[in-house]
Amino acid sequence: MKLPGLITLTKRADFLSAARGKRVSTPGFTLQMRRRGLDEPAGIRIGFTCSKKVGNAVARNRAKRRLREVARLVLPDHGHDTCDYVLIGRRDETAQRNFETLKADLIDAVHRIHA
RNA sequence: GCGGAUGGCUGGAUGGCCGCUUGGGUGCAAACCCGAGAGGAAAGUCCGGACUCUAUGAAGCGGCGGUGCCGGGUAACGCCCGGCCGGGGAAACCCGAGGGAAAGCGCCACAGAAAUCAAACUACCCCGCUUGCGGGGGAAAGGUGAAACGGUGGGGUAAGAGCCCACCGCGGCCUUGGUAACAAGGACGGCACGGCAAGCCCCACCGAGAGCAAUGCCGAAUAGGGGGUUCGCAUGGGCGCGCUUCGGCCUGAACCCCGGGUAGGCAGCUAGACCCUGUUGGCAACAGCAGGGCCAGAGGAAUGGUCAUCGCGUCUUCGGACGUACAAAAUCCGGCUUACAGGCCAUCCGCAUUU
Repeated sequence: MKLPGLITLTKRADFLSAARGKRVSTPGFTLQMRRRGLDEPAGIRIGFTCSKKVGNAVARNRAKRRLREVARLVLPDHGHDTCDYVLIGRRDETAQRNFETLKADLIDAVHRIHA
């Protein structure tokens, strides 16, 4: 599905290279970031990871949707161009944490990862 | 009303703001408008099919795997319905891998004298010698065990034994009822035939394999081959368990054509053994007919995020607080199994009560 102003990651290789980049943890999620090379196309790219550790299929879906919603509201304004971001869900916390707090967490995390 | 049995349904509601997938419409386009958008189990992936591909189709014999009371339903099933038999329950009702042990092999722990083919530990009876042994009778009593060579009563006897009799059980036979499993009755036999087939086995019936990441089409790169038509189908080699018989096909030759098929894209992909209502047949599962309906199609994967109000449950200092099941389509159907907060309905059984 598309998110306005963002490009969704689809390749396993993109996720793996983002995992080798910088990372910032918050109570609700972990943020990973990789700055792409100059020869690659421009744009902010985003991916989501909710493994079996998050819970069953229903819990993983809910965590992924909240992360996607928070990314949709925050990243087009606060994300940096030519960067890949990956949001990793946590068990229980991602689904239960207050939504406004989760948004503030992401804005803070983006600032910290580029500091 | 209380306790219980069985079958089925449901599994939050409304509104605001911001989004996603998809069908249709308008528009040059941007976009806007109108619809549709998780489950009873979508789950486990345990059975059965549809569909697709593979150079194999029929018959016989064999092998391997599965199923296993009887009848019916179904596209099919290991599923469902009705019945039979055995067991449990006071009853409604529930449970059962429930073919064959006189085709054969094997096993039956411990205990016990003895575990299937013969026998005899204690005890019993008779005789002999004699105070404990020898010979014989018999298998009724005791004890062991999951199971002990029919059971109970009577006659009989030295003591006993189907040795004889009655009833019950068992066995094959006959009659009747039933499509059948089986049941009821009759005369006869005279006890002979223990259990395990979820150890091997025998019998009957069924069965190719791989799977939508199947498969087809469009197509960057790399390597060199790939495709079509016709002829032949003679020999050899081979082809979906083995052998035999019959048949088919591939490998062959000639001619013609040119891209190749991985990343990616498109198709397959949702109208179906479909759903609802009525009616007919049937005890039922189910089937027929008539009318109406369209009901998810994603592809790192939409079906949502957030705020508020209400409902329900628990607690409460009466302000409120907390909780609100299990579990999310992935080619599609029919089942089975397992998970599930709470709520609702129907039928039946027992007890209590009542005008």
